[in-house]
Amino acid sequence: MSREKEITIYDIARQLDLSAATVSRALKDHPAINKITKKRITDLAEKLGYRSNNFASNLRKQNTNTIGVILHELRSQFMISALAGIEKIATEANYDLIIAHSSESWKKEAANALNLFHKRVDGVIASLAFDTENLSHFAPFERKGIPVIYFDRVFEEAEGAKVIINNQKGGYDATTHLIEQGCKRIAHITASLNRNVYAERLKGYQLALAEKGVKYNEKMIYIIDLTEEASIRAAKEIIKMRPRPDGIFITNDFCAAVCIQTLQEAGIRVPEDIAVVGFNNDVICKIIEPKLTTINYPGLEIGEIVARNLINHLQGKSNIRLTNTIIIKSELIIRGSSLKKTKK
Amino acid sequence: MSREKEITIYDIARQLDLSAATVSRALKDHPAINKITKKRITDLAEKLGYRSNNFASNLRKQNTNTIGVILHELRSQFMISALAGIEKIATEANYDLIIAHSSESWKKEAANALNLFHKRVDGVIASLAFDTENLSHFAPFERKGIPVIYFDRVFEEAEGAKVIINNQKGGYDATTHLIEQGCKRIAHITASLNRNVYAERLKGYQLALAEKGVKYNEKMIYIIDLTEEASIRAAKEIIKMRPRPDGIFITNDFCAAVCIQTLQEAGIRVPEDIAVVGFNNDVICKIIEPKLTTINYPGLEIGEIVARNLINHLQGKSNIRLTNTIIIKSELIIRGSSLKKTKK
DNA sequence: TTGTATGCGTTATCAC
DNA sequence: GTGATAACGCATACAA
Repeated sequence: MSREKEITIYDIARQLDLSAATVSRALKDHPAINKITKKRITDLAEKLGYRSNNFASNLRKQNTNTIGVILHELRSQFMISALAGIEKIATEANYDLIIAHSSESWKKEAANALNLFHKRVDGVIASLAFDTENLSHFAPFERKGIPVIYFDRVFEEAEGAKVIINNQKGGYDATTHLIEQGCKRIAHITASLNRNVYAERLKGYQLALAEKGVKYNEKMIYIIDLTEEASIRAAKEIIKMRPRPDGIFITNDFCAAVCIQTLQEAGIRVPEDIAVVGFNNDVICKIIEPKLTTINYPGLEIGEIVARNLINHLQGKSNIRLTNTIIIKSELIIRGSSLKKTKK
Repeated sequence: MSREKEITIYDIARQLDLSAATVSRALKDHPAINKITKKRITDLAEKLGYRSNNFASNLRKQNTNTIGVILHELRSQFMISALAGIEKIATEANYDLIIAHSSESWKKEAANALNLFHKRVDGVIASLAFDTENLSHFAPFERKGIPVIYFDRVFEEAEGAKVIINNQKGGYDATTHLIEQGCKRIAHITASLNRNVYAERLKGYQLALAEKGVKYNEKMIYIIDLTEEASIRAAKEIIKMRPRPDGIFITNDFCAAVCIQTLQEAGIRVPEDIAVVGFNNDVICKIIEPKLTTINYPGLEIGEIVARNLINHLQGKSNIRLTNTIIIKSELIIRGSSLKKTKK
């Protein structure tokens, strides 16, 4: 299929006996253009199937109207929702998105960052990979004054804007709830403590135990990679433990669902023998039986807020360098998997 | 933050007392360049933090190396997997992606198509919205010879390349399996028959019934929008039906999971009283109890194949106008929700 | 309200 | 193996 020639503003200008400048202005809704002229131009543009050339325009304007998004994965409900939120706001503000995901690998994350840098994105939104240990691969953006805003998995102590929930409070609420349900020996299944989200939730767990006078036991902490296999293994270890835990706070709903199944297959009743609380409020919370008590992690809202902040900054309406950290509300959602007391 | 000046090939050329042409060639691994010259150039480029300007390059080269992806939604496992497959292949081939989703609305789909057209994507990958009734909004691509390749939700009878599974066979296999399990009255919960995937699955269902001498009853067909609420409503209607169905083939796993719960809450045993087969092989199949029998719909593979075909076409390695339809293998996966016979 | 002139950064063509 | 030059399509400063 041979490429037909593209229509340019020059073609329109020539046919209408105008200058390209006038055509350009008319197409951009420039105020100082005669209404009639403008109509002639837009009509002809339509008729000829004109489409503006973004590359020429961007080259000239020296900006890209593009935001780069770096995610550690795409498979969780939370991430999809967050992405949907980002996309919604970006689209409304007429920004394009370049989405890159690191598959939980720092190396890929760095490559993606470099790629986005070369693509000259106007700003970056990022959630860090499992094994990312520093932010040096984002330094080029800093140097050029390109804003980077982190969410979900962030370095809380580092410079830079971030949007997060209070993960410590989440862990605290989940654990307190289990204690209030009468649990005395509460295990915690989590993931790499290099990631703020997991480390903070653990802190919340510890804090709740301390506050309620429940002894903390390091043997009750299981650090796994959150895959199905690892979840089954962790559940089996908990089953073997003596005395056996009577409650588990699990940092991820999918993992929690798998654990509940594994417990049930071993003849252990949930919540009667072991109460379970998850994290995220994924759809599977309502599919698993008993339904899963969890901490709501509102992806859509977070995505929208991240994107809105970045875009406001880009448009000079605010400055994210002033608002270092934004904390989004997230609350405990109680369902059957943890209800020992009010069990019918 | 004031924009510092960007380094261009001219800056490098000047400092090295070379021409911009040479610098451009060196940076592009052009063969006819002195190795030493090249090293000097790449070193200095690195040192100065040079980044090539895609817009200038694309403007000059007259192509965008970008593929537009139009999806009807982003929430299903299948779509995410398909997107991951597309992204993998595109990234490997150095194509960017612009992802647009229509939220199941034809209007948004048309707007997205127009937007991608103006962005001058080199090619398009699309899965149609719920209420899309024709492909006229893709006509501009046709006219310009920009390839469009459809997958999942397509118009099977229309012109154009498509990648699909044999949905009719899926419906047939699911239904035959239920009949073989001893079901005599099999209901079918599905969605808008304007969509090929649902219409074809229904055909397969009808075919299986006919072949096995089971009477087809239109009252057993529930056409819903696949939301949680609609699924619950459909399940409740089935519960009230007399004689009550003893098997249900449901066109979507999430919907099937909700139905199973609704049945169980009404005291109906699955699979003993009613056997259930879903469609997609979503993760929830293994979370719901009993585990859900389903038809595997391999998103990752489909995404990869769609993207590979499009890119091969773009690179002139093949021509999708010759291979009209590609059918991907998909098979029945038997789990507990349908096993009446071998029930322990 | 419109036109003129120029430059954005690259790459392709041709010349040497 | 390298250089000079033009062209890609648009937006804007300045002039009229």
